[in-house]
Amino acid sequence: MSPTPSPRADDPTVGRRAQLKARTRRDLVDAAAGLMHDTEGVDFSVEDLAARAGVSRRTVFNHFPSLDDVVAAVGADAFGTVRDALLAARPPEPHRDDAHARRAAVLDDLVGALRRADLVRPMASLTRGLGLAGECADAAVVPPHQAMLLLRSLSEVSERVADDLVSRHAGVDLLDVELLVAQTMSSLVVLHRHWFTRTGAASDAAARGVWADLLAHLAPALATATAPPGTPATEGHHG
Amino acid sequence: MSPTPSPRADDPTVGRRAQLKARTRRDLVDAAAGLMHDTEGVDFSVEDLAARAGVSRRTVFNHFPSLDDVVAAVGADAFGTVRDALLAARPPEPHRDDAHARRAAVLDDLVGALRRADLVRPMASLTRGLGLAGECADAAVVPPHQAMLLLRSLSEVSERVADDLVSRHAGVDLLDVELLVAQTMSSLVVLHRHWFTRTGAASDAAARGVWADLLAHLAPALATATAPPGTPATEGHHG
DNA sequence: GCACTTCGTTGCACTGAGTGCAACTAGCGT
DNA sequence: ACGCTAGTTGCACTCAGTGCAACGAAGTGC
Repeated sequence: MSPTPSPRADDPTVGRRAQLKARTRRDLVDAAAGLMHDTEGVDFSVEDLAARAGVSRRTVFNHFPSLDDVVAAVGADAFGTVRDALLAARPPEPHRDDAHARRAAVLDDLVGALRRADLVRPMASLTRGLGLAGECADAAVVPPHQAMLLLRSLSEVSERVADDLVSRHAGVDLLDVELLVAQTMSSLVVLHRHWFTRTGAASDAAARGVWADLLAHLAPALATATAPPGTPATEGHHG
Repeated sequence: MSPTPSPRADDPTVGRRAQLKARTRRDLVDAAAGLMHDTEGVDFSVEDLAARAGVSRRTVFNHFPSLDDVVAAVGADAFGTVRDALLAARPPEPHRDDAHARRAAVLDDLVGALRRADLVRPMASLTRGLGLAGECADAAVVPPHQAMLLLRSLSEVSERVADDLVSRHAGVDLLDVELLVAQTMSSLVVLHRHWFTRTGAASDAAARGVWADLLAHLAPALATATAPPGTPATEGHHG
């Protein structure tokens, strides 16, 4: 299902040692993703995961402190498309003068990546993988623990995306970028809840349309929270 | 330490039954807060909590599905000052015309509550209660699980605050409010991390000054959005 | 007041997550 | 080849969390 969607495993430290360690870690994440897909939830045991990954039960806890961290890694893997979309686009003009314009440029860069990245697929996958489709499709409510799992998945990529953004936008304040990224990622959780209650976590064209509509709400809200009144920012885009 | 800081336990359904149930729940939350304060972390056992609350071990799980939910309740209790500050202020002028102004009014209301509420005290309390002061004061990094605990505490109050905001601002879009609240609450986690690394979770005047400075980063648009364009806003605070 | 139901609490047994420790083994420098 | 290091494994252990069957007091109808 997720055969290395983002080949970012080319660290300079690729000894035979770290290579094998990364391999077992990937096996674990893939096995967890497969189990989540099969059981439609996080109902599998640690031994199930270890058996499917072909490692010992103890090895699981050598890589992840808890099962939640494994599913967070699965989610982060799925949401890697956001970082891919960000890095795929070439960085905008190198430097601005005032802080407002710099923040607006970062926001533009990030929201652009969110628009270009296919978020419906990982959202649908994670929704089913967390067992939200079967459990509470009628209740239309996301239990707090699953919501936290979703948020942790996004937090995982947030750190990397924040680092990428400060690299792409020279001279921007680190705190501002971190705020922007955190705000955006938590917004995605809210958007996911609405999208889930409206579409039931489907991946068809209608669900994508709903998502695009919801995503259009994101930019104005972020602009309200960050942009000065003189800047049009990313206002007005509406599918 | 936390003798009912917000007496919102006056529901219309106060039979003798629910009253006792609410009492034991409060005992549990208070006991958890006390244990977190004593042990400087979440290192206590369920039996410790049950013993301190004067209830059975099984009763803990009758009220909270897991220990994390207990500490989330403790955090939500501590952050109740935000909702108090929000409800203390009377709502602004009833209605605006365009959506941007409505959003800005909601943000104004929310950030105003954040400024008026004493956030340094609960932040410091929670930081020590989560064991961040002793564990990683030198590492200056917040482990993901504790960060999630902090975020869950804020999420708990977020729902109520969002409901309050839609009540106070008639005609505003529910999605917009939820986005704004989620963005603000996740921002508080980022601000907390910076504040923690700079002050070490102190509660003195210097720590409050740092917090106020960081809070100014949260909504640089607030000053500019509410004030007429041309005001220099709260830009330039640094260090 | 008295039977009857309801609901929160309790005790108990049980599964399973997570940890500490001591091997074992394969990569790695000399 | 040698020692050193680091990832994996098995084992034993603690403890979080669950299901179930009482028990007792609050609520209800008579």
